[in-house]
Amino acid sequence: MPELPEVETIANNLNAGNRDQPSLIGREILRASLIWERTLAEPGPNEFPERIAGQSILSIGRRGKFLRIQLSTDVLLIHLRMSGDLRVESGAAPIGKHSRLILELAGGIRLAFVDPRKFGRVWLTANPDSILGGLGPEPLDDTFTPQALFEALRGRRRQLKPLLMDQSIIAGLGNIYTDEALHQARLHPLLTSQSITFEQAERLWRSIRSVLRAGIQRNGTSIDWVYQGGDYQKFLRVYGRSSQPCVECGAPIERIIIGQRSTHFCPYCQPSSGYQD
DNA sequence: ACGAGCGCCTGTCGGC
DNA sequence: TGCCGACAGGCGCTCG
Repeated sequence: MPELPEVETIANNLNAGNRDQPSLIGREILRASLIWERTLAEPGPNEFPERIAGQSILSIGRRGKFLRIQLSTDVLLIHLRMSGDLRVESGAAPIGKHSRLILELAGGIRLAFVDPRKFGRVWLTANPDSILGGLGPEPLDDTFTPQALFEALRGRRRQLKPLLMDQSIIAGLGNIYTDEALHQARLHPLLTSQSITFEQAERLWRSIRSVLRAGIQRNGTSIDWVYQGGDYQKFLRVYGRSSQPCVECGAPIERIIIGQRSTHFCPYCQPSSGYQD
């Protein structure tokens, strides 16, 4: 499911609460039950429940596509991968079919990690940098500048699309927002990073921030049963629109496979000239 | 240093 | 109705 805007939305809801769910801030974790063992990356399945019980939730944030939950002594990191989600439920509700980890909280509620495809992972650690250390800059931070992006592109010889999805280059972009950013920047996904001029990099920088901000504003993208609550899917210009007319020029959107991921672009607005460079 | 291929998993959808 | 392949907001691992 989730890219940066969806993870940000989930973090905001857990923090502040909303109409359907209370805030988790300040709640003690009473008990943990691990339903699918491989969901837990660290520590072992025996240590995890003992160590997390009794800790309280102090703050909830995001780094890249990771949720970062600061507890009394440790940090809980959650990566939702393709189909993960977090639900705040009544402690009396039946356990859902796809729940992989349950944290029972004070006040008769619980936090359920729901993940049909079982790709998601959870870490409980005193040293989150050991897991987050390889991530590139946050694209919405001030430290991420056009110059920084230009240098990252120039320093490699790589197709734009897989480079933008590489979390060590920029943290948070996934398949949807990468395709949308490249379209807005009018750059073909197969262009070689080294061939990009400073002006093009600046355009790409602007587009990346623009699509991520718009996604957050719309509470993320909800395109199927996996993630609900967002409506940025109404504003997508290329993703999932293959053979439909480009909103800019009317040419049919093309779909190709790059790095095993489906890639959507407008062959007219995003010319391929120069991708041998 | 890079790209391609595959594994990890379950669910949905369209075609026959 | 049932079966079968294609496909899905991710990432880590091999192998050239």
